[in-house]
Amino acid sequence: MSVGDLDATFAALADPTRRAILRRLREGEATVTELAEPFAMTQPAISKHLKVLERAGLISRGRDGRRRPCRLRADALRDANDWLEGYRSLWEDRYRSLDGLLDELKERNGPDE
Amino acid sequence: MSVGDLDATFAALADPTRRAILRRLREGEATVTELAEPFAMTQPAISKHLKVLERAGLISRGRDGRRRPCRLRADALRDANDWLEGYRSLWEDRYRSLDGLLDELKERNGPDE
DNA sequence: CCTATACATAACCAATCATTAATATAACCA
DNA sequence: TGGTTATATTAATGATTGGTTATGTATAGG
Repeated sequence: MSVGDLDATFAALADPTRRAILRRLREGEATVTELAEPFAMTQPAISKHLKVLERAGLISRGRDGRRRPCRLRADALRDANDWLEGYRSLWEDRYRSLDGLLDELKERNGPDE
Repeated sequence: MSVGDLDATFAALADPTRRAILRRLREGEATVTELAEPFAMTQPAISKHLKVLERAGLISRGRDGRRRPCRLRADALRDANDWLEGYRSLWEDRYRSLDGLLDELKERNGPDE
């Protein structure tokens, strides 16, 4: 995982349309027009969002005649999750004390970027 | 957690300078000049990044004389993590099969945004 | 007081981004 | 062949971003 990948991944996730697309793709593959249907937005706009998601590694696209079915990819999401793991101690009750936090930091030195 | 909050949080995380600032703040509070020191960047640039992080709820700022010490806030990071949790089955081995994935989706309907 | 320090704000610039409308490409169907 | 459907590409436009310099505002300390 490179730094640039995290940049692209978080940037891609920072848009409600794109998150809605990902949520739809959790239910399985979908074509561009299927993905565009729920939105008050033109098809080219959706195609651009899909390109952003693809470049961020969040989706991949197949080929089925004239359709380009999209499906979710795990890797980028896991990378984002791994980055956040380095901060988990902040919000978990069992690490709320300063001692717990310091121990955590000493024990596994967290992601370095 | 509102949708707009997630927008701001992911957008704030999509910058390597800001992620480096958060990483530094894991070790404890720091002032603006302390945070600016490692970067080849002017102090106003760092102040802007800090404002982005503050508006995203990722840091908060105190007052100590003329210093404005920054510290990490847990909430926004936890919200981002919670959102990602809805996709965990994608990258976890024990859910790699289609059956496992479908069962997961049926069982707990994941975050709705 | 005076001056230096810590930080914020304003004005500005270049680059990137989101969106649309218009057009192109390519596959399916009659 | 021709017409329609699915999707991509291009060009134009307006907003946002990340950085700069210059300046302002408290506060600390001699």
